[in-house]
Amino acid sequence: MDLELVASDAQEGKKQELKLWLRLLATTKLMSQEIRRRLRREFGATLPQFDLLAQLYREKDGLRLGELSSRTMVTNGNVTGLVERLEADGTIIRERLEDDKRVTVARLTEKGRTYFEGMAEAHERWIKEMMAEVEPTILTRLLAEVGAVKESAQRHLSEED
Amino acid sequence: MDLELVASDAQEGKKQELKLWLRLLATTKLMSQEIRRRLRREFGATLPQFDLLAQLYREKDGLRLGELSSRTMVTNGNVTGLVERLEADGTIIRERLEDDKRVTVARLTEKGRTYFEGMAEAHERWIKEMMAEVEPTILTRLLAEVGAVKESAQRHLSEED
DNA sequence: GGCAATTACTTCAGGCCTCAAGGAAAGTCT
DNA sequence: AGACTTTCCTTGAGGCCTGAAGTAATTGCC
Repeated sequence: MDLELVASDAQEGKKQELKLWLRLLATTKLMSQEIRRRLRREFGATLPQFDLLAQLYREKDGLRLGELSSRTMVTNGNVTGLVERLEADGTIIRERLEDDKRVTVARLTEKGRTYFEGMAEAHERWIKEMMAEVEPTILTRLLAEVGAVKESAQRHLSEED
Repeated sequence: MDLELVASDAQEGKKQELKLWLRLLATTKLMSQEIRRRLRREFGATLPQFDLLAQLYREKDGLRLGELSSRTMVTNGNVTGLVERLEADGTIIRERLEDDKRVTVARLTEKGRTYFEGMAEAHERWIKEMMAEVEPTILTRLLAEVGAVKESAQRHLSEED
């Protein structure tokens, strides 16, 4: 057994996954903390709220809470609270379906629509600003490569659903 | 003005930053939810706790709460609570410095050290498993590219500290 | 029809998270 | 020394987050 090979093997390719994971985590944490701060300061909103509104924005007829839950990757119980707070300040409305009284549909109000448009514009600007120093070609490549990581992860979850 | 060019321009290079951001967010969310679930099920721990313990593990003499706060990217107020809970179940201990009675140092207990080693081993295995389908060369390239995104973002925060 | 299983949402306990305000110790300035 | 400032941590309010248990409404099966 060649010690040099073992040694280089141990320091070179080893723990690449772990390092990448930690870096991904640190990067998104850094960026979302910044986005959070700005959303709060300039719009009095939170990131989960922004995320939820973004889903509703592209569905004029609204979405059921369950659908909202899976699209935002947030648990049902959590969606209930988010929707309650957003309804309280008039951004969205919630109504029971007549056909099936179990389901509740949430929809943006007119006020909510304008409100979201302002945030979305700023949000996109902030992201571009933060990624300003990354080459466009790298950006494109990253999009694909991160996609590969996501798909790999998706195939290795414990109990599928 | 060539409409076709405009059209392809609008769909090709546009919003790459936004798309990448959303994908990064979705990927880390997916993976950390899975890690969270497993840490909880198999060790009764949470991700922030694991993160905090990892910092203490490599510092035999412990760390001041402020240092812990900046390394884990968690606010001071939050560290207080995390440390309290971890101290309560005997994983770490907290003691005031004699020289400077403002500072508190947290350190792993012997029990905490063994406990963490078990988690760390499993954690690394899970990460590798989730990234199993990503080519090693891509992994290495991603590490550098994500690093570039992080550095760009770091240079574009609102008020520096 | 009647009853079990499923589906859609809500509630709750426990923990994470931030920001802002506060208390106490140490450092600084005159 | 005494007052001002800074540093380090804690507290508290408000919101996010999950998993588990609970309540209706609907569906499916006999």
